[in-house]
Amino acid sequence: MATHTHSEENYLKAIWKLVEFSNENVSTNAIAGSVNTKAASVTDMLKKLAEKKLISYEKYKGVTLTAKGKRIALEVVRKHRLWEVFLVRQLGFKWDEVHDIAEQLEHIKSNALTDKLDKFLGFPTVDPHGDPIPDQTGKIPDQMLIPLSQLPENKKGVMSGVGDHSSKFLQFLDKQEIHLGDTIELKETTVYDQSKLITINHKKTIHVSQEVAKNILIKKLG
Amino acid sequence: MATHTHSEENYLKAIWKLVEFSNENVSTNAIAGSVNTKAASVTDMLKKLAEKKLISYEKYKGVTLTAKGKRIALEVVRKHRLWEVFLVRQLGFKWDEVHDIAEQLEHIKSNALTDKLDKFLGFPTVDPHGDPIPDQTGKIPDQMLIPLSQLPENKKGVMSGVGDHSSKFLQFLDKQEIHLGDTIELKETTVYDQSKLITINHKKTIHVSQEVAKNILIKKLG
DNA sequence: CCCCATTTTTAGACATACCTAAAAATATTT
DNA sequence: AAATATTTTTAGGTATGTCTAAAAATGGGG
Repeated sequence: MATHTHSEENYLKAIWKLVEFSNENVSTNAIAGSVNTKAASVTDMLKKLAEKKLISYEKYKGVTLTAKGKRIALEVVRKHRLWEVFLVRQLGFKWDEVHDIAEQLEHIKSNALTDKLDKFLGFPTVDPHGDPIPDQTGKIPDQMLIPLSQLPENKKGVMSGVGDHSSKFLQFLDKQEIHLGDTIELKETTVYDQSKLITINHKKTIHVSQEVAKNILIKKLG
Repeated sequence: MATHTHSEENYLKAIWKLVEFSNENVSTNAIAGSVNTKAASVTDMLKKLAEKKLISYEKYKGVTLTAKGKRIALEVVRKHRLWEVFLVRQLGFKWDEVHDIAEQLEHIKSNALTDKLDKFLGFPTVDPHGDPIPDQTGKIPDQMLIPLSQLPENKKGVMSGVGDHSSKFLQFLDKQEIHLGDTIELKETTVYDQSKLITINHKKTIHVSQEVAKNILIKKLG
């Protein structure tokens, strides 16, 4: 059973997220941004990961994950998100408090632990931010979410995820009382600045900027 | 807030256990045995820990913990034992399966996490092996346990801990159906080999070797 | 009290994962 | 297409934590 360092796992996870988002080869600089290091350090690590056949890498041409690399990345993502569910649901953390702790917990090595935790939590499919949780085999439920900014006028949807995971943004949503599961209807888009007038749970009507609307992800309703 | 590496924490915990057990300065070799390295590596680490004022160390004279070092060691022990409770009580692991996982979890850094976990578990005072759990301030409940081998004949006590934490021994106890909380009465000691005849919960009577009796820790009753 | 076995420390290396500075490759502008 | 800007890689170095082999200190037995 091959084992990987925390650092390797962090790189694989970062690459996975970047590939997921862009669907193309990932640049050294982009990775450096994600894992908070310098490009030179990334190059070092890419060589090592390529050596281990976890990424396919050609100098100056960016990287993608191999099947093996993707499997590892998804295991880490699975653990991260399961622990987030635990921290919020069982321990009472708020959704903006759990990221850093889950960043540590995601590296705990024990398949038995991951699977028992999954069972204990009742096999959740999404984490506290609405992000889907890969199953044991690495399969991720497809969510079909669109940003609130793309919801047509007078259409309803369910608030189901966020595009920005920063505590700042999450705390902002708390303050506005916009929560996962809320029904949101887009009443109108202001032509001038693209800001949106929305109704939450058919009760409160508020105004959100386009920037905010882009980062609220919606599951469309019939 | 000073932060410490996993390795430093492991050394401090090992030193704490050795001091606890022997009540005297701890030798380089003893530490090497505990943390599974070579004496030379230990010497390197001792220099670093002394530098950081976590141990008091004089060449060739062994070490003890400073107050600061002890505080850190006890935090690690606290986390280790709380996580063991979680793994056994909430996730359904057996008491012989949790050590390696807890060795990893004990290094997760977040006071909020430790305290919320403690609360979630109902502020347990002992872990699944009967070892006492230090509180937030590092205070450890004194247990006053004696090995079964020292229990007087025809005296009763409650099985409350183990001297040997190896899975082998724990599994052996499972097979003999000797569990934490059981009432044990020492019926007689065989003169020939010091083996013991004991009654468990006033029901089953079995024979255990002296070696085993030494590693079963008892809380004396009246 | 001296010799010798044991323990501990030092010296010199190695792997991981970072860094800075400079060189090389690629991309963009004019 | 040449010049310039940006990105990426290489080269060389640092810190952590490990190792082996050799030197130094300790401590018991005769």
